[in-house]
Amino acid sequence: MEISSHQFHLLEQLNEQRKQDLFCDCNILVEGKVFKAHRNVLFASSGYFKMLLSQSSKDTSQPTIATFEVFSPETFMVILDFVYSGILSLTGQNVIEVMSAASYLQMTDILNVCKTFIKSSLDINEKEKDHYLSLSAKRMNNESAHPSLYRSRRKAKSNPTRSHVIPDEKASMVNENSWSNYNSYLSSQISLQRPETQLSKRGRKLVPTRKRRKHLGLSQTRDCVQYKSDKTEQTSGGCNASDSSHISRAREEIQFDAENDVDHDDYGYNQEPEVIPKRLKHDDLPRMRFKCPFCTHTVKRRADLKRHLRCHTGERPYPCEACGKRFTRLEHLRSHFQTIHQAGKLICRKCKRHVTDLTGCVVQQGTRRYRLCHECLAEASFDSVPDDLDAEHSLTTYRGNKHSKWALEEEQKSDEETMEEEPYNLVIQHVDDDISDEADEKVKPNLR
DNA sequence: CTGGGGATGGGGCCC
DNA sequence: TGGGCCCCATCCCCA
Repeated sequence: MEISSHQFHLLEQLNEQRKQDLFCDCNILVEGKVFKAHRNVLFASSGYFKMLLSQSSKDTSQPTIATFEVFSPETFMVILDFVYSGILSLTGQNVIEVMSAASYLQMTDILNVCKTFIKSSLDINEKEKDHYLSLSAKRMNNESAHPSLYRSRRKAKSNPTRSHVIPDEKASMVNENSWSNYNSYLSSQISLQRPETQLSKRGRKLVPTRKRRKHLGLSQTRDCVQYKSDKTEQTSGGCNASDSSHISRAREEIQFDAENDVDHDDYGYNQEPEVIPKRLKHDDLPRMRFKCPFCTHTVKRRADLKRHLRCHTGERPYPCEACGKRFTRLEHLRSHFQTIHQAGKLICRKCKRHVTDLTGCVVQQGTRRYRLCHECLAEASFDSVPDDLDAEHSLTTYRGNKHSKWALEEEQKSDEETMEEEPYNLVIQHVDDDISDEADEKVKPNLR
């Protein structure tokens, strides 16, 4: 006969003991703040502590001390509270750091919850759906569904603090499965094979390219952080050495460990010397601090990590006023706008020769603009249409905060893309710096 | 089919 | 910390 309340009471008792510092045999020092806990609880909850404690001194008379500098005490408090209660207090502010810490501590349950939290927070499904809708808008008629997608996303942005209770069956969920779920959530059209694989409109792989060129010679196909979690399970549970793919993966994981070890050394995760797991030394590796919770990429600055995370979340906060295309960065939007919609390049699109205001003019094709020299222009049989500067008008219609006007932009985009879908009206617009500058000024506020 | 160029996206890093 | 610039890889289009 099973008494279901026993587990709860047991955990509750352990939590009480922790709070009253009863039988605590492990001190965790996080940025100077000491947390007391029980070795056996930590051992059972974290792959990191499992490894740490299994290799620590067998002398149980002295408390084990573990020191961390990679996450804040507040973050560890959230994690420790979860360990002792099963309740994870996630907020939009702490989820990234909690996820990163959970990744470091190899706590797959928390990782899964964080992924779900981020997923729901960003409403990625809706966003990706919208992404594809916008991309396919040139082929399909625009539907009224577009604007609401952005409204829902903005709504989701202000997520209140939520507590996640992890059910047992989910706690035992294999990490990879959760990732595949997450990936399927990310895309309904493109199957993702690896966690770090991301989406773009072309479905191309967006694995950080630099990593392959410079990043410690890591393999392009190396699996991500979740394999770090799995690794513990594999090593503890024993992996099939006869599987060559596992061997190569293990080799990659060793490399991964070495990479992480740099962090430890450089940033003083001064674990007790006797309890530091033996790892490879890579003293010549660059110093990295902020680790992406989605992949193995590490960056030096938090801002860079924030920027990097967009490639995982699919967030594209910078929409083009002219065509509705969205970008992850303002500079990309600006570059796109200048080249596509402002004929920023002083090059004849046809003959590729340099074009000045005197030797050529701007041709407008839908929302796209480019320059043609007079010779190429004469060859082309364009109907000269009075310059109504529709593009400029459309560009200046919606201003203000880029986030607050997403819904409007969607509606606007529908019209614009419908216009683009029509046979292009070629508008020959003579280059006029004043007009161009004026148009620029009208648009720039949105680009700032 | 292929190579070149344009467009796009991501990383490093300076300001 | 964000903005911005530079560099480079990748993908797509087109000749």
